[in-house]
Amino acid sequence: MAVHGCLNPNVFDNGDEDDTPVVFRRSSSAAKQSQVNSSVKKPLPSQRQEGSSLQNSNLQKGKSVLPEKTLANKSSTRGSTNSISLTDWSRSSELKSAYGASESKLLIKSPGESSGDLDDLDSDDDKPLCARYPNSVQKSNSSRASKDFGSLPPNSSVEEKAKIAVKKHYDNDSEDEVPLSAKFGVKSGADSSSKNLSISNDQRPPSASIKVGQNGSAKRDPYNTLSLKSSKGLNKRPLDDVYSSARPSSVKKVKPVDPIKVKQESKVKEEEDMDEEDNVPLVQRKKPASSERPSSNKKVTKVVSTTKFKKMTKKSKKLAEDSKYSKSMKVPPGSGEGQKWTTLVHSGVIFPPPYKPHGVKMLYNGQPVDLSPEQEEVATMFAVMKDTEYATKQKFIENFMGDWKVILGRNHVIKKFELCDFTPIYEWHLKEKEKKKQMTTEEKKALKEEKLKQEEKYMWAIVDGVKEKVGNFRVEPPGLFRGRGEHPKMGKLKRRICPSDITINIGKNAPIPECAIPGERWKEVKHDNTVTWLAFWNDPINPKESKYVFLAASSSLKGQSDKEKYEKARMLKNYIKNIRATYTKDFTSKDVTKRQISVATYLIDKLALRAGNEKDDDEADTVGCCTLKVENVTLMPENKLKFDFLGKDSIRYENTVAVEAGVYKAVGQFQSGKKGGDDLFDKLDTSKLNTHLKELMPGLTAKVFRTYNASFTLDDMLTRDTKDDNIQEKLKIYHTANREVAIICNHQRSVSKTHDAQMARLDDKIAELKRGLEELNVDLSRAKKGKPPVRSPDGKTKKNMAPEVLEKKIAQILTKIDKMELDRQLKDQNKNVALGTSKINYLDPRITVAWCKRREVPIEKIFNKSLLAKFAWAMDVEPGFKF
DNA sequence: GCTCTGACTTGCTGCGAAAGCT
DNA sequence: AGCTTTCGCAGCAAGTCAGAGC
Repeated sequence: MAVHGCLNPNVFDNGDEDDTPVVFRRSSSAAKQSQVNSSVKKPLPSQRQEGSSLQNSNLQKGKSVLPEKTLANKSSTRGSTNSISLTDWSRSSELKSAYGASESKLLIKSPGESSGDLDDLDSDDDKPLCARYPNSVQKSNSSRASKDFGSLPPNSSVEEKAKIAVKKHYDNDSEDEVPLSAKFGVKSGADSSSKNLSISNDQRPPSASIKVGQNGSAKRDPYNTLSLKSSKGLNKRPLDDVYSSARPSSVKKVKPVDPIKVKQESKVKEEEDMDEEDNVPLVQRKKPASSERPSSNKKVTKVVSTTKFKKMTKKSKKLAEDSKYSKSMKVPPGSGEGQKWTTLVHSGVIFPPPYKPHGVKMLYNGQPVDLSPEQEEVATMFAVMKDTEYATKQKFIENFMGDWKVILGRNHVIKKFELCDFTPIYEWHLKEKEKKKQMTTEEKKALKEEKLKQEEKYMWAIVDGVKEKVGNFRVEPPGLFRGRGEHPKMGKLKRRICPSDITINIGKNAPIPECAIPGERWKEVKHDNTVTWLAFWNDPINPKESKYVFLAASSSLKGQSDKEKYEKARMLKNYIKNIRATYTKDFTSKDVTKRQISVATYLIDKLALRAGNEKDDDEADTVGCCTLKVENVTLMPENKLKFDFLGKDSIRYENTVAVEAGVYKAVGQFQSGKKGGDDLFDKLDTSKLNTHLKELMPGLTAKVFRTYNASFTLDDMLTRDTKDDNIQEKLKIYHTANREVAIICNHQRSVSKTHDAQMARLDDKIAELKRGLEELNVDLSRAKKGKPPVRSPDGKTKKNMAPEVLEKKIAQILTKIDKMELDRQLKDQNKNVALGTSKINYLDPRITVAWCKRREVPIEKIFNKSLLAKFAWAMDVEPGFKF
């Protein structure tokens, strides 16, 4: 019997970190602490609108649907990847340019193509990376907080120039007249020189017959942006058009431009821009605004657009052109306000299979009990978690029992958890697992194919005529909620989601997805093109929250937003000096709110702390910067602060850092007269903080600092001179940088259960090698005297070897021991550091790609298939790219 | 100016497949 | 070949942030 049990929904409804300053980074020991217990989203209008209009126009021209044949063709290209390594980059560029043009004609005719805000930002490459941290990470203990604000990077004249440019930028900043956002808008719009930087990167195939592009297949050639073969037979979504105005619009082949020349041009332009910047430094400018904040916020925004327009009229004709696409910071892609797509077709979501009762009886008070399929389903949920830590937690058990009892009914024999014995079901589960494991390869393959066949249609959406991969098209199956840390709702039943729970979002003229469960229908069908979700349902655990179905990370919609995120972070580097000057000044402000804002900003900047939103009582008790409690920060001697709190995911953040005297003093003041559980920043919340940050830089929010600091650190560490002859050495450098970032961001993982055993095994191996080495040394000295080797420990006689041979062997073993000891050390160091998170979310992939190009490291040594797909937009970056 | 909530990003874990090792 | 370790990825929890509504 299959149970499709959609329980009454009501029944259960009740219910880091920072930038380069090594001084501030968590010590390894801090990093070792593991769990205690257990936007760019809306892109900067000017940016978004650019990309979007491009994208949209593409779609408008090119929307149509890929013939079956083409799709089939496409599938056949799956897996044909990874053949391009670094050495192939140039070739791939040629291929791209050869193919790009024809498709540009086909799909890209938007005037937006020639505007280049996003890419203009790229042209900042030669700007001062961060004049103020010349060697911040190199000198492992040079604090970013220390007074090297503004000190120059030790090398290039380009940087020198850039620094001057930035200095000018700040010095001339008369913001009273022209708000920052105007500057921003103008700047990005004006700086069109970078356009020339890019080589044609249009990888789309020349097939005029192709109507629907595809984007985001994890299985397709990850180099789709680079490689011809990957795109054979299908249109990749014009991703690059979305971002890069850099590409000449309709030319077949583009001659690479002299980057130096371009840089010079861009520099001149930049300086022109700066000349036009206002005179009043940010610090001064901020005064009036902050005193009347936050109500003034809206006003400011309004002023921004008008002044911005004025400014733009002063600029070149080019600018005026661009302004067409950036005139309203609010108008995003496509034609309408906030529009994300024009046409959207998809197949909805797939539901987990109905529950199949197994009939295995659990015991209650030693006696087998009959359970209905519904009751058995929930019992099984608990039984399979029997050997997890959850099953031992009181709260988990309590919540589970609470919800299970509702299903058991009042008169059921089962009353007390202590009398329940789930072992029979658990054993059944183990057997099932074993059975599955024992299946032959063919059986497994067949099963996999069957699953794929069922899911294929749900895996793709057609967004504006381009086939895109859908992310999480599977509805979450019922189960017991596994909240992290001491989550008050852990163990509660996550009931089965039915079609009537699900709201579908789809294009107006698209066929409404068929509801897979007979007799049921969707809760609602919407046609909202201002959002990117394809479907959502309310989280059964917390009904006021929603679970969304989005496109996959490799989709251009996501890629676009990703790039915008990094552009915003890059922009921060132009403002950071001033921002730091501002907050440093405010450490001693008489206005407590101002002082709290300045200290919080300092902590977010220096320690990469998260913003720290308020949380409800029915969530785990974790904090971020704004919600730090008095007890989370301890004043230590020598101006040191000791932080100890549970952050996101209940991961412990433990770090003792030297801070500036002003911060130290201010924290003491914030603490005085308060109890341990009181808010350290009682005058502050994330909203106030972000409002303030936006006054310093358009679009700036707390989380931008994390991205900035992470990417800046990587860029900085990879830019240093190194003697890396072989690929292993190069990779080691990359991983070291990656690790540094992970530590800064407090990205931890739980230590593998077998870690100690693995270490012990490595120790054994090393000891074994060392024993062998000793023996060889003995044999060598004997051989030199013409004596035969000693017997091996097991009594066997060894053959005579010449001293030269023995010396060679010894050298080999020594190398092996060195390598093993290093591996052991790294493994131990990284046992609780998660490197993946920063790579996926914080490190601008262009830094990595550019470094790979410069150092001739195959990109696939760093990015796996999904990252290659996710970062397709970054693959064309110039080797000289600087964050 | 505050709360609520919608939309989206970030982040860790666990499982299965692939790769590495003996 | 069989076992161990690593890797990739799906899954889904838990953040951030903006804007509507009061």
